Amino acid sequence: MSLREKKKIETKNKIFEVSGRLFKEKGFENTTVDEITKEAGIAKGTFFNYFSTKEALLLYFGEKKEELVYDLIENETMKNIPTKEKIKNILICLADSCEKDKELTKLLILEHTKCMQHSCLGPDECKNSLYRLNKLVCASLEEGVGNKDVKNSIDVKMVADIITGIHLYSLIVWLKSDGEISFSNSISEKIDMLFEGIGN
Amino acid sequence: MSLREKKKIETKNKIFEVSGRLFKEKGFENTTVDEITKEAGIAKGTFFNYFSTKEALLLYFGEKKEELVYDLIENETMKNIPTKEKIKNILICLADSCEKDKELTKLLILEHTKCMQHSCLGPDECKNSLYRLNKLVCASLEEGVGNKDVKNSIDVKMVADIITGIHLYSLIVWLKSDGEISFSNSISEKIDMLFEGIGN
DNA sequence: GCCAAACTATGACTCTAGTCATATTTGACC
DNA sequence: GGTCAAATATGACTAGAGTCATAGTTTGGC
Repeated sequence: MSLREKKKIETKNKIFEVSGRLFKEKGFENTTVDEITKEAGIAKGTFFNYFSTKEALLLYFGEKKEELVYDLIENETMKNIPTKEKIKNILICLADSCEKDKELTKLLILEHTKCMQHSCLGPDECKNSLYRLNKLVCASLEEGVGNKDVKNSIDVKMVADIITGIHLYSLIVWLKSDGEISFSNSISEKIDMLFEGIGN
Repeated sequence: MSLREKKKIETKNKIFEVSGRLFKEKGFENTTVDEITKEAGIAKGTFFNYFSTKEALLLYFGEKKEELVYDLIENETMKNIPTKEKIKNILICLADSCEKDKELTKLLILEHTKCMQHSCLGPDECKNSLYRLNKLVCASLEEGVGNKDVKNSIDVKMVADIITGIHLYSLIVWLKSDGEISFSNSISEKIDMLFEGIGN
């Protein structure tokens, strides 16, 4: 690795480390780019060589976090268990990860909502957590249709959208709550309802 | 009405009217508060006497729009029709309203997501569209349980959350799409699935 | 080791939302 | 119609994100 590359990684890590500390101490909104750069010993302009906006830094935190969760989730999808359980497990993995850092989750869900809309990225480059979840659920459902776990009359993509919606809104409700609700529990029951239907 | 009150209403309307025009011309982001106030013939500070932030003005546009939809929706809830149809109609009303101004909808959904999280407002003051929808759906479901349209084993609030989630995510998907998808159609099918269940 | 090109860092500058002390207007009371 | 307090308007000012022309560094070829 060249000196240049080494320095680049070092600087990016420095920004990451310093900002992580500052965000924890004073929150994202209350931390200025000026502070981050001063603490990191770099010029303000340099920050923007690494992250195009302050929000991009936030998304980078999100990516780092998601790397971990999606390893776990990937594992779940391998298992040979009923489709309903599999989907529940996927959602519970995600929920657990969200529960570990409520503040970050709160900030990220906004960015993801923004990003979802601007169709800035095509399906494949989009690292967006919602989009990724949607695709995984879709795959599990398709498998479920094959297994006869799931009615074969359904439109798989549509059901994946329903489930993603359940996740998203449950997340929002949980974020709004003052912590007494368990995110993962509420999700699980909702999936049962969807599988069994609510009509008489 | 006193002169003071009259002027206040006049100024607020002027801001509303001018900003509406400018937002349409150049978009929300590209319109500055300075421009609005100059066009409206007021000082910059005055703007903030009427709207605490630029986003608050956006929410005001949302309120005005929602006044209209919720009148229609209120109407739907009065009707004596099967619960599933009633809920579909509510969602379709909302979807139609969103389809009328995609750009505004896009901006508002972000603000609503923000607002939902900050638990800035308690249940009752919250004018938030998602929250309002949730309450209406909840009421319809309760009625449905009474009618035996809906299983009485279900947790009504939980199902209302599922339906709100379906609405929210369908909205996001539609916003991301380039207009070829119909928002209201996709919603309707999803409600069928929820009532009938997807499991075998 | 020297040079040019490519890459990276820098910080003064711009742009805009939002603040606030001060000035102006209004309304109520005498 | 004069006076005072409350309400409202004003715009210079602040703060913070993001830009960009310039300066400095690294690299690979000679």
